[in-house]
Amino acid sequence: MGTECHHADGAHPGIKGHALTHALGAAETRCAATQERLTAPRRRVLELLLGADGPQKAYDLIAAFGEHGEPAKPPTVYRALEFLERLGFAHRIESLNAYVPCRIDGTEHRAAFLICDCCGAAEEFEPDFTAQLKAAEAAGYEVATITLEARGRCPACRAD
Amino acid sequence: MGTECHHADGAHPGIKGHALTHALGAAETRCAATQERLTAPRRRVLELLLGADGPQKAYDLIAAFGEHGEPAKPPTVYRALEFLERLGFAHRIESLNAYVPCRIDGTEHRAAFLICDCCGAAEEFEPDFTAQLKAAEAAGYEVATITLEARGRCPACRAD
DNA sequence: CGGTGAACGTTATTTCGTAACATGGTGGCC
DNA sequence: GGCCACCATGTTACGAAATAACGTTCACCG
Repeated sequence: MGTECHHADGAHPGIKGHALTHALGAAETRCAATQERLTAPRRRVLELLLGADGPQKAYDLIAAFGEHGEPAKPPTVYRALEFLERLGFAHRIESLNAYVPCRIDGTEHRAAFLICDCCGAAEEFEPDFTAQLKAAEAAGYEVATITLEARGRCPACRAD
Repeated sequence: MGTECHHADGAHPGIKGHALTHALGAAETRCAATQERLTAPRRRVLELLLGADGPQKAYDLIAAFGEHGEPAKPPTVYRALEFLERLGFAHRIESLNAYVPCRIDGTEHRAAFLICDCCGAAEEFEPDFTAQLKAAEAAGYEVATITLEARGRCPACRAD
């Protein structure tokens, strides 16, 4: 990361306390609506993602999982992440091998990220994929999911 | 991969013999033009990518590296891949942890792929990123690279 | 209750990628 | 030519990321 500037990782400070409780409650509600279960490990991983200041690696989550410092076993976290991705509560950022909580409302949307190579921030934005979907259709492909990752420098790091 | 249909991996058959020699020669020429060196391991990895029928994992290349079955050491191949990516001769597909040779002419372009979840084919296409670049600019980001990976089903697999 | 299926716990292993340092080749420069 | 600087490679070892496989627990439903 920071090869040129020295900001703390993550332009998105994690949410805490009240806001965090509220967000977890909202997730609970959305799960209940579709007969899905926000079990303890799933809830815990979502909590860690929401509270974090930037993209979290799986082993960051594994290390932070226990309330008193005991790490989780890898499958525990990977399974929770798989669930959270499936429900749209989290996204994997392939080029970082890391995860972020979904910052965009609505149960269904495509993922796109602006990633700062300098401070490590990853900002989700609502992408307009009409051009690419048209290209895919022209090629005869049936598209299920699209992910886009743009690497560059965030406003704060550009100012340096 | 093939969870639903049984095509051979890779809609793009690799190139052989004459065409392969020609492609390697062209790469050599492009390197010479920019004072870059297409050394033996770099050339060999490019040859393997061009000859393959689909995306190749790094350890596939490592295993296939030697002409007589002896594998390469990992850094040999990873360094060659890094070089090939830098010059635009190859692309990494993040969601597969795999590599493909660049199928689009021109020394500089952004990468976008249509990936078939069924047969494993990965088709490169020339993306129009104007919408996303506009969004990035609105957010104040300076974009260096963009990659897009669309997962779905290719025409052949849809026909099943 | 007892059965069914999803989720979890646990152990071990595989897959992927890189750090670190020694060696070798190439090209410039006096 | 001899020397040097630089880039690329060879090699060893290690660290990070992810999953396989299997047994157990738990909620729900008849």
